[in-house]
Amino acid sequence: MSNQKLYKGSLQTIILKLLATNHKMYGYEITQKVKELTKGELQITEGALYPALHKLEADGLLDIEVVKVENRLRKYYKLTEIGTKETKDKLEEMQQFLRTMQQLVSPKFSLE
Amino acid sequence: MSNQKLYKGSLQTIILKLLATNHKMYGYEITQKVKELTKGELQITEGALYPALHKLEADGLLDIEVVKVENRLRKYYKLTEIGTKETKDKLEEMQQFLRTMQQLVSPKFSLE
DNA sequence: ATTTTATACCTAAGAAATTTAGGTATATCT
DNA sequence: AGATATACCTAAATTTCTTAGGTATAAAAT
Repeated sequence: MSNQKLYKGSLQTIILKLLATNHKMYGYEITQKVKELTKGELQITEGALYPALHKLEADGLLDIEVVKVENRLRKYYKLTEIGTKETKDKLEEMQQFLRTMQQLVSPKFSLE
Repeated sequence: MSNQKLYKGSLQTIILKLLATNHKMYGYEITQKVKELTKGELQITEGALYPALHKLEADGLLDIEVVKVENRLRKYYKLTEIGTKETKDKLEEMQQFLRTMQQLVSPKFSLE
């Protein structure tokens, strides 16, 4: 990944969107799902993921459910009611950002 | 601007793209052009812009030409040869990022 | 049998990019 | 005269992430 830095600022939105789609996920699962969906293009590091999850929970956007599976702990996260609203807002902001960015870098503004 | 943080990491690419399109621009002009192109959606702050320009110049991607216009200084920046190549690479990375991000947040992966 | 890989969680120091909040100076508009 | 626009700049603080660790169990490979 040479362009990882472009993803700066979008991690929260990605997490929230995945939880809106999959209802309930645990941290490790999120890293794998993102890798799968993006065909390896985006690798979420655990050093970024876990603090982000903790912050979203502290802000009241996520709830936790701890489950023991095959003698290992899993912390399942899901959206709270507030989290669902925030997800909607953040997805709209993301779409707006993507449109604006697309327009800014689109070749039609180039002299080539 | 509530989603300014999404633009984190894309400033260099935006600057390079503008210089590829307009051939020669000065700092203040860049801030105004971006505001205009994005209809106010993105406001580049000078505290971000000038250090970024200085870095791109230090890295050999930009050349400077200082001009006095109406008793005020203007520092015109333009792409070097290396800068033109880098711009191409960065624009491809940006397009890849936008595709990936679009796919990640597209509604078709939602349960709604 | 032991080492590696995968699963599953975590934190803390450092780096990078930006925001915030200043500063200087000239020209124009009110 | 004072505000706004033009035009440059820097530095401290903040945010977000990377890097580089740490713990522990299970499965696969050597």
